[in-house]
Amino acid sequence: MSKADNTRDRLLEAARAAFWQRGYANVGLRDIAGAAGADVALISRYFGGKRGLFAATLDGAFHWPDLLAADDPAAVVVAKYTNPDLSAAHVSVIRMIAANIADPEVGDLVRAAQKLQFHDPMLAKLGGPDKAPQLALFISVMVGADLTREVIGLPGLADATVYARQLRHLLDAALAFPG
Amino acid sequence: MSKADNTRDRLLEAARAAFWQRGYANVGLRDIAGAAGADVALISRYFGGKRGLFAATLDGAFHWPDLLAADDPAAVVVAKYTNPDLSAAHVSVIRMIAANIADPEVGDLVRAAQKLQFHDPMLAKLGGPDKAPQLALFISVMVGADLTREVIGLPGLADATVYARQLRHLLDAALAFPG
DNA sequence: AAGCTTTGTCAACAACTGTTGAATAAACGA
DNA sequence: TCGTTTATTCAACAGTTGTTGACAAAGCTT
Repeated sequence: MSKADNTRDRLLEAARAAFWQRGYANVGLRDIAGAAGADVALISRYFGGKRGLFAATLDGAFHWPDLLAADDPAAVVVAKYTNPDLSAAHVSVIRMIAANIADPEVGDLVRAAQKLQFHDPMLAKLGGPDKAPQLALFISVMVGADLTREVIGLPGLADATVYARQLRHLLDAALAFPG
Repeated sequence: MSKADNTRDRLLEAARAAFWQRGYANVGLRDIAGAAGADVALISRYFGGKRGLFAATLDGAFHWPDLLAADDPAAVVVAKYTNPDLSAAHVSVIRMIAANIADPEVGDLVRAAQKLQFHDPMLAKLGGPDKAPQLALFISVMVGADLTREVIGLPGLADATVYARQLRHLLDAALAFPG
């Protein structure tokens, strides 16, 4: 790894933390550069600009091989969303979606990455286009539950052990949609 | 209504359209003033500033008397979310949540308004704090389904008649959570 | 060490941000 | 019509935004 890759990675990591937490429009390039201990001008050099930097934070953001390989997808989702380590460590992908999906500047990037990295592979796993309604419900539960719990903070989802059962309940219902 | 109230209302309506669609951070006061055909300075005078203007757009945003009075809440939600007129007319509340809930400047305003105007009255209607897990799931389905359909745009939720059944299916499951 | 590429620093840019106060115009009551 | 309150316009403010290009430092090859 060259020296440039080193500060490039620091910039990328700082950008991910900031963009995913506060949203694209609420983050200035000087915030990111300061957090990474680098100069602002390097962002334009390495990533071509703010938009390019954001796009780089989306590489592999929706990649979830364990889920694609699982016999019981709902169990994998429940296990990840109720893992206390991960939720504190880095901002959840769901929060990133919430913070950026409505942004006119980068919303389409998020949609495209989600479709390419997550939706389409999952659809293939579930058995093709016929399962699109079930998959859409499955995703809508993932988004709705995590967003309501982590970002909105509804008290009815606060208890972790109950939340695991709640999530399981709704994910099962999603996959069981008759069509 | 005095003349001041007239332009005040035009500013408020323009602000709602812009803030709810593109998010607080992506809207400049000159955008709003221009759309309302008024001067920028009037915003600070009438609403005390940008934040005050946004807060004003939240008055009654989550007010939903039909739902609070209904025997079958799920049916009311389905009817509203599949009404083709409304969805085109004004931006949905769900999109407003998505566009602003992660904003450090106004996210707390959105959370507070939701709790006061929607969550707490609904909890009382459902029978008190014991029903918090079911209500939280109900809300998470409303948020997840509408967000996934309207903002993310998943193809599996595109068909309106199927979507009505999908929504009904998940809302029923939410209220049927054993606890 | 000389030459060359890579990496980083610095200052400045034009555009835009929300907000303010003074000046102007309109509306209204006496 | 005068005087007063209300409504609106205008210009300017200090700060921040993303981006650029010139320059310097460091690393590496020959």
